[in-house]
Amino acid sequence: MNERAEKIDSFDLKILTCLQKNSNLSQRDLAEAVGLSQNACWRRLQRLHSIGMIRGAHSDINLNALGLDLTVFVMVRTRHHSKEWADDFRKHVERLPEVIDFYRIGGDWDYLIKVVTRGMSGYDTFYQKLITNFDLATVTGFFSMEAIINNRAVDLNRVR
Amino acid sequence: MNERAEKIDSFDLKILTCLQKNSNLSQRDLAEAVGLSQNACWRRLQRLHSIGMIRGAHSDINLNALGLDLTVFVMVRTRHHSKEWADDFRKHVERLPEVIDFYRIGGDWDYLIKVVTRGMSGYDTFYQKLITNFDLATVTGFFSMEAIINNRAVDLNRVR
DNA sequence: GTTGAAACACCCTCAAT
DNA sequence: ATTGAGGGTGTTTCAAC
Repeated sequence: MNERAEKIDSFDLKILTCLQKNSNLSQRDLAEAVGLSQNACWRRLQRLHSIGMIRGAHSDINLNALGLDLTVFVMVRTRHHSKEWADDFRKHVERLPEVIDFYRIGGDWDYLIKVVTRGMSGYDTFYQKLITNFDLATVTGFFSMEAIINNRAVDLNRVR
Repeated sequence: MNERAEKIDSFDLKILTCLQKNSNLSQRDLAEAVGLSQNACWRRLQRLHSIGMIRGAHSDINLNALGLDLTVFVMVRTRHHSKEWADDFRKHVERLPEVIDFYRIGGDWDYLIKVVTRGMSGYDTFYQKLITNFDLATVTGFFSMEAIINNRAVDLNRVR
C-alpha cells in the first residue's frame, strides 16, 4: 500500500479512468475500452490493485430517494488550537453519521464538513450534536441548492 | 429512474450500505453480510437497480499517488444573476477537468467547486481558466490540509 | 505485448419447500 | 422467505508465440 510511486503508463491511466467511471465493467469490456488483450489488461489490473492505486469500489446510491435530501457544507472556525483539542474534535465529528466529507483546511476557516441529512430538521439534529461539548468560534452552513457535479471521475489522461 | 419512492425495508438498507462500502462483494458475501439467502438477496438487488436506487459503481483511485495532490474548495460569488449567464457559467465549469464537485449553494456565496490538481501550479492553471471570460465578484480557495474523511458511506440504518 | 484453451468460480434461473 | 441443483458466463491461470 505505501510503497514508492511505481511507473504508470497511459494504458494504466486509461484503465483507472474507466474504472473510476464504472467499476462494474467486465474484463472483456475493460480490455476493449483501453485497447489491450484481456490477458494483458488483467495483469495490469492485478498490479494496480497490489500497489494500492485502486483502493476499492463503491456503489453510488440515490440518497435523495431515501429521503436524505439535504446536503450542507459546514465551515467551522475553532477557538482552540492544541493537538489534544483537535484530536478530540476529530473523533467527535467522525462519530456523527451525517458526515460524508471532513477536511482540515487553510485560510479563514479550520474545517469543512459535508453532511447529508433528512431535510432541515435532520440538519438541526446534526448541528446540535456538533456543538455539544465543543466550543466552536463560528459554524456556518452553506446549503446545497443543486448538485451540478457530484464526485466526477477525473480524466487522468487529460489532467496529467 | 424517476418513478415514485418504492418501499424499502431494512434488508434493502443493509444491502445499500454494504455496496456503498464495497461494491465488489460477491453475491455470496453480500447475502451473508445482510443475512439473506443468496437468491433472495439477488432478487432485491435487481429491484434496487431497476428502480434507480443503485446508480452505478466507481473505483476509488489513489489520486495522490498520481501526483494529483492538492484539493481545493473554491467558493464563487457572481456578479450576474440571469438564467443565461448561469447556464453559460455552468457549461464553462463543467468543461474544466479539474472539477470533482460543483454545487450551487445558498447563503453568502453562489457556487462551491471542489477541484483536484497537481500542486499549486495546477491550481493556478485552473484558476486562470475559471475566470477567463467570466466576471466573478469573488473567488476564494480553501486549501485542503488534510482529508480526514473522504466520501464516506452513509450508514443508512442509522441515519434513517 | 498477443491468442487460445482449460479450470474454476460466480451468476442467474428454476424447481421444490 | 428458504435450499439445492444445473447451465451459462466471466474470471483466472497457463502455454505457446
